Amino acid sequence: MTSTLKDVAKYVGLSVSTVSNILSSEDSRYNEKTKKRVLEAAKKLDYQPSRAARAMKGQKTKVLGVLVPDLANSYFPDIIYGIEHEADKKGYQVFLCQTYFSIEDEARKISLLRQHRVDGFIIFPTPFSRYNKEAFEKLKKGNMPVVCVDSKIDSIKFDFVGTKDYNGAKLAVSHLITLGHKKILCLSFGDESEVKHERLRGYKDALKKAKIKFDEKLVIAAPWEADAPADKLLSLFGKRGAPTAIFAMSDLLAVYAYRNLKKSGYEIPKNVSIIGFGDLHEGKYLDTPLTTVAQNKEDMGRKAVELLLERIAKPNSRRKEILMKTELVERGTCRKRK
Amino acid sequence: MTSTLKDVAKYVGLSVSTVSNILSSEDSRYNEKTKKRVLEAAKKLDYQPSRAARAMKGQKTKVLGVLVPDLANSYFPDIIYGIEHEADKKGYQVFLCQTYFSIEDEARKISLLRQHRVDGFIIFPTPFSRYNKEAFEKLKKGNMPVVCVDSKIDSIKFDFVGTKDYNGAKLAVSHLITLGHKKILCLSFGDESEVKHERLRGYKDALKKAKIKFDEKLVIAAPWEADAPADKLLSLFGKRGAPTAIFAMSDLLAVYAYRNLKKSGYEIPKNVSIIGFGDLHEGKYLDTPLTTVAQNKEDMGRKAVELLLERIAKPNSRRKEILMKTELVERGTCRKRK
DNA sequence: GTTACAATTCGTAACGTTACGAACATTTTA
DNA sequence: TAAAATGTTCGTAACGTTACGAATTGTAAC
Repeated sequence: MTSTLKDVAKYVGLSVSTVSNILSSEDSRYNEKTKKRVLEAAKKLDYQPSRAARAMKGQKTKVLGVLVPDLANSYFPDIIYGIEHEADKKGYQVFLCQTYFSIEDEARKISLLRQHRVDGFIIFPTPFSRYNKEAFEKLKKGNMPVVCVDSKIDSIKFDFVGTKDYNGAKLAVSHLITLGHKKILCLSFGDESEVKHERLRGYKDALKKAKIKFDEKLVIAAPWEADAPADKLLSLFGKRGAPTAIFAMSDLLAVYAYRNLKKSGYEIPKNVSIIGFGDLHEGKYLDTPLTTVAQNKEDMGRKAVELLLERIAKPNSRRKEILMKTELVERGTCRKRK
Repeated sequence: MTSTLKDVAKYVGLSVSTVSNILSSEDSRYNEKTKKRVLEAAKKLDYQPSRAARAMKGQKTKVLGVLVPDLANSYFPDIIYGIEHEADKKGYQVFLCQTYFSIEDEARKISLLRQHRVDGFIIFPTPFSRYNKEAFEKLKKGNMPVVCVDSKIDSIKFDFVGTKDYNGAKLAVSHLITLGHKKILCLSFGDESEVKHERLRGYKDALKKAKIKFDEKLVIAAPWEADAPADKLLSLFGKRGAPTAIFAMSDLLAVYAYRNLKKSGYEIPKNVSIIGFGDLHEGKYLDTPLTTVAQNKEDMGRKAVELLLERIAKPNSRRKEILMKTELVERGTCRKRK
């Protein structure tokens, strides 16, 4: 198939080690003419170094394993863009795997990536990752460099890149309050993640700051699926004292509200204002584009790689955590309350 | 780091080859008790076979390289889903790379994947791939198994999985005609791909079948970017004899028309009917969900893998080509002409 | 107690690469 | 011209695996 060092060496009549040195190590004390001859031969024979052989020799593969739940959610490709480019800049490649929110897949992919001897992991845990503790503990025990993004894995201390969820939520809700809204529905995640708690805390504190009393009934946990029935949500509207605005913990949830409300005849933002969290394509391309709280996803990816490479360089340095800033992106779904 | 066969062998007091055979080759004439002991030791020491070493030994890596322009376009994740699952079923892994529509990236990623000695390639060529001929010719010359998806690379004969573009376009336009439309705008791709020509042919033939005269002025080539100015498009509407329907060659183009038309005060589908091609999320989640022509993307991915594995098994069998069926998906953007 | 035979286990070589120090060739210096 | 210095190239070993046939052990038959 592909030619090897041996082939090239034979072709130019030099030893394998000479060819290797010229081609790979820049070490060179070699004769210019020889160098040129070797380079040309390599090109002519279409020589491609074997990563496998290199990996076996040295320790490092220069490959980073990235574990993502699901590429169909546009959130991930955006971050991956940052990951890839930063990795690339530093001479690393990315081996991308999807877990599809399944524990088995997650464990299997981790194992696979380990078999490929990746130099480190960037992992986006799912709500189910906690049930995969064994796999993660093995990584920890093997001293494998790992950076978690978005959420942590209980009790296992990996480096972390997350979002200033508290600040972001506060920002969003304060925006709604500034616009005159007092009854603000909080569309919350269904699980019990740290992300959820932080965003809820931000919601509450924004209310408190404006001296609006927190009403438990105004926090409802939505199902994950985008097309689940919305009875519960809709039942809150259309009566006296109904919410005039919605703070959704994610853009997907916001879109869910937007669609169902519109379908029931409400106008956005005339009747109800909506603000999301995340700045996904799904919200950007609504007929009335979604106002939302954005984090810089490309940057997030870059930061994750930076952290990982630091960890690879110094496996025993102290744990680091980066929280990304959030920013209000005003589009069309919020309006002053009349 | 990770333990090797040698570690396990030492641990159980057996030879490396024995351990290897027990762990990997199912060959086994080994004593049950020994087997058990080895399995347990492997587990205990968290042994993970080195893919690199395996790859060096045998020839096959059981890894498939997949080259995709851009994961941010939801079309690709859907196909990749099929690719991954089919590959998985057959014991292969997928090494996914993005080219970001850049020739350099494409060439670089191909080279990288070759260095990893992938057993074969699934490639989604871009309009620019034609300028990368050298890279593809090398693959061809090296007899590397390759399947192209969506479009071909001029003159280089790889296996191919595509779409029945002619039929799909005809289906779409006939649908519009059935609804009473006679002036049907064709929003075409800007490049000169086979896909474009086939869809155009379908458009024309649907008109011909209904005895509607083809009007060259009703075919306009849109720019690729979703937010380019739409003057040209809009100038066609709002006057006597304006089109009453649009056939867009892709959902992205359809969304482009939808948004701009709406922004200018047209109602969809009341004033203008729109049909797209591709069935992307981007259209599904419009306020008025897009009527479109769909192909089964998961299946497409699976077929690509099937073809590739056949090619790997029989490198010199005759070239194959699969065209996926299309299907009309009626949603909200088409209506009977009044 | 040999011999045959089966049941187990082992040793070796090879895959492609690179780091290391040794070897050879050429030029400079004394 | 011999010794030293420099310039250029080479050989070896090792990384972790597996296929192959050889070696060892145990068991049954005579």
